[in-house]
Amino acid sequence: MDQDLMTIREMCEAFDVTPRTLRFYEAKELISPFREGQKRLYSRRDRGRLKLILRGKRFGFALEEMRQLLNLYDRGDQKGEQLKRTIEAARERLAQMEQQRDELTEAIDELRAQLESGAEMLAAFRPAAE
Amino acid sequence: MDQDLMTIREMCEAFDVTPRTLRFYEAKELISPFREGQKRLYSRRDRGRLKLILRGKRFGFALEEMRQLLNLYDRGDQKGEQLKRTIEAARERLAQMEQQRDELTEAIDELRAQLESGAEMLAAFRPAAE
DNA sequence: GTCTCGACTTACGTTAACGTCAAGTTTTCT
DNA sequence: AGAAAACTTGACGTTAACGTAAGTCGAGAC
Repeated sequence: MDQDLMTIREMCEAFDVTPRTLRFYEAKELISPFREGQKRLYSRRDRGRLKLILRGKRFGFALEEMRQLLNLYDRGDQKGEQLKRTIEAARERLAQMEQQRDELTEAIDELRAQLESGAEMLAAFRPAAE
Repeated sequence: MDQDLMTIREMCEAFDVTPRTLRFYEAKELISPFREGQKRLYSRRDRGRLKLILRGKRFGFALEEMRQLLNLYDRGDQKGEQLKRTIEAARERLAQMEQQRDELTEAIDELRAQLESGAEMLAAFRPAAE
């Protein structure tokens, strides 16, 4: 790792993503590496952002949402309103995730019930008979 | 409801789906209503299948999966192998759903932790600093 | 000089489950 | 009969996050 700049290949290995992904994120303005001639060079800042993006993905944030959050952050306002918005967004996402989980849990229970009632599973998959 | 046959509109109201959806399912060979001239007429059997399809969707089955399950069922073999396969498919789906839920639960806990640690939320969204 | 390697750009392909016209036909109402 | 309703069949549009192929280019290796 030269003076803290990395090539696209190094980035891919470090974060386990494909070059396509990095270029895609760049096209979506989530990251903006330097150029040395044609080649992309990723700075520490880029790595920080990518890390956040990937973390956001684990939380189920869409790329567009992450872009907005990162931009909010960048605009400074470190100690004020913007931060609240970030937290607010996270809170909303959390609520969504919980609801999603609850719905899933319901479906699981239903399906499990069908299965546990043994032959009654058939009933679940039997078109109404005469 | 004439002699147990329903028009597309009646079906839509009964099951709360759009005509497009019914035609789409037909194109995908999930349902096959009769024709009276041009018009589709849905029988009891069609309604049964549609009901199963919608139920399957709640369980997270893809339409293609439901088509296969329905076909398996139709092939008769009521008391034999085919049924086991249906149950098998359901069991697999259940496992998938549980895993999905667990992953979601993990992400929720992580995110909640970030939020609960108050200002540390910032850390989560802060690019690595000097 | 030429080969090869990695990186680059451009742009179409993928998947699911329909939505949304557009345009034609048929049925129903008046 | 004539218009409005309801039905029909295409067929393209949508969304997300990349995959994949095609063709180009500069830098070393030989």
